[in-house]
Amino acid sequence: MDRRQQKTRQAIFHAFSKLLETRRFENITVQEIIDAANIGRSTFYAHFETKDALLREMCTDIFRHVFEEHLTQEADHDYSTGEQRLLQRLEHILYHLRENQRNLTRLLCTESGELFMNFFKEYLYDMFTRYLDEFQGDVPRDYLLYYLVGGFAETVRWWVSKDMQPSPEEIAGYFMAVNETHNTREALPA
Amino acid sequence: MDRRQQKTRQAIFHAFSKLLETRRFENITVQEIIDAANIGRSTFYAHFETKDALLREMCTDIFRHVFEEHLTQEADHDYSTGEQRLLQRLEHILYHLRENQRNLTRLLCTESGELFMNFFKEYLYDMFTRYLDEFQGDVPRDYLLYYLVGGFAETVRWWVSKDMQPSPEEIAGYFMAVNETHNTREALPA
DNA sequence: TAAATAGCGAACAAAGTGTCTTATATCTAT
DNA sequence: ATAGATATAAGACACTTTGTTCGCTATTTA
Repeated sequence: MDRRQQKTRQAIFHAFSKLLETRRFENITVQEIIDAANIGRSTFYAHFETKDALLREMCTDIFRHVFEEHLTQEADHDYSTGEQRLLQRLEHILYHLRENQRNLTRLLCTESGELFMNFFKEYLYDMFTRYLDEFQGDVPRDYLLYYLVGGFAETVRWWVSKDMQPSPEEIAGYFMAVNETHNTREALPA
Repeated sequence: MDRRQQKTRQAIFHAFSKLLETRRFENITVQEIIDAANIGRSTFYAHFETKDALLREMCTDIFRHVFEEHLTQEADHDYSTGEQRLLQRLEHILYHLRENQRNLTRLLCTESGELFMNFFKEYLYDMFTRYLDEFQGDVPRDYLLYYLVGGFAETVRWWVSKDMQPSPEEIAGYFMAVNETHNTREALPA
């Protein structure tokens, strides 16, 4: 990839990220991003079709790291119970999230956060699906998935509201604690 | 209140509601609302300062009914356990939500839904706060609140995705089931 | 070093915003 | 029923934003 493209792309991401600190997504104009990134108008449109596309790519970038790198981690160890495996996985996700603390705080806590959360939830849904594939319980399986996704997403929001001060282990522990029931009983395969 | 105002207001709400069926909030223009409601431009601005204010008032309208009427209900009965009281309360909320099924489906399931959900969560947070005032557990109290709010909000989203076919009792039951642990143990005061 | 390509900057039409004014229609209270 | 109050219509307005296009320049890659 051309170095010029890389630089421009980074400049746009950076400018966008900084703007999100103070303003909500909907009220940020393409013009402002262009000015902040110090690029030409046509250059922006050469990179991104719309402002929405920019957000989408930014989210994808972040989440690819957060959720993907973990696949290797998983192969390394072999935990006895599903509960332990999930715990490890959640911790890793939280670690990666914290690496993106600056962006995350902006994306989650501004009013633009909802768009971001939707992306996040999609990834979470996939993940939990894989961890609950042998589930047989007294509530519908897809209901439990929705519920867990919502609970964990809100867990992260809470964490961010605490400036991510508690450790990922602590947070993951909290989440497992409030889910004791179906974790230990029947939700998670061994 | 002047009949003309009422009619105009309703026309705007109706038009807005219909537009939300197909498009996401951010992409709907004031002009479109004006055209759909068949009113004059200045008339819209006489009623609402911005598009955001319109959404806010619409949400407030809906939630006032959903959460408020319940206060009387509560006084009527006197349930022995906190768990039962919460169950009843959740059921009532779900009933009222279903009364607004048309609007809700649009607001929750379109991409505009996140804005709406934030309003919903604020109300939920207040409600759960009242039900957990004597809580003493192994996770921070406000964390549990966040978690429950997220879980219940997602529960409703799931319900809507099922066309609100399951009964409110069923839904409330599911929610209580996945929360068995802290409901029966220590979260809820008797 | 040459050919390809990314960026600049200006201009553009189109669409949307929010405000204001004047005239008309409709309400409410007497 | 009428008079005064007020909501609405309709149009104009300056302004902002958008997305596209063009010719020119600077940079990169092979």
